[in-house]
Amino acid sequence: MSRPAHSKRLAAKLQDFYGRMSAHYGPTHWWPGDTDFEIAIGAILTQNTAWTNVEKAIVNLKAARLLSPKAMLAASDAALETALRPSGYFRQKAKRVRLFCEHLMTHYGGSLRRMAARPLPELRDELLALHGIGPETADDILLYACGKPVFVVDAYTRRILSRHGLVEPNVGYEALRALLETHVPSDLHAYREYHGLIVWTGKDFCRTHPRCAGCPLAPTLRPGQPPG
DNA sequence: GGCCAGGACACCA
DNA sequence: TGGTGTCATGGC
Repeated sequence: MSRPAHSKRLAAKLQDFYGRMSAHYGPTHWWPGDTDFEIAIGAILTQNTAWTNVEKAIVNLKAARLLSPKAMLAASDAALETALRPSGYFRQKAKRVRLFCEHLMTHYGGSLRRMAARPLPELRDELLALHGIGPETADDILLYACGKPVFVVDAYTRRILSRHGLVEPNVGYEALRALLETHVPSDLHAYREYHGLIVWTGKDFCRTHPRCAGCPLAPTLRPGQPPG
């Protein structure tokens, strides 16, 4: 198949996936959070961690009145680590959220809205330069806390697309992001929902041991395609 | 009791 | 440049 034809087919496939997941779940309103700052902190806390554990840590932060850049920077290591404990890797994550807060305070007076005013490419590089913020965390923050149209790639994205034969299982982060941003029309709301739908579908059907029965994407699995 | 979860980073060959 | 170990809690 020629490149343009292949590209067109891929775009149609990705649109079909979106339609199927959307029909199955309806609007996800992903990402949950009362403020942009809470969303950004959640993005750091969810690194390699089940979201239910992140929720517990966020509840702790709210109860301890630590869910603001100033409060996090003023808190003791012990207080911050205690609040973050349920999310796992709590010592690492305490350092990471603090570094993020320091950056936010130093350059934007603690305002995510001011940070979000920066152009996308520069802001992405800026976030990636922070220790503890890798590509997925940066893109979560950009898409859900800063309102930038970037396609977030996560383990579920890679798993789902590779199981459906669209990419290799070991495709790199940037390659997969470029592929998706090329073939899914750039739109903030659509990118937010698409990622949310992938997370929900992934959690329900596409874990390490996949459970394809009832999955909205199951009918598009190739015959003989190994499920995982 | 073992496996797994929406990553990121250091270290090594 | 790619593979491996480390970080840690909670649910099933």
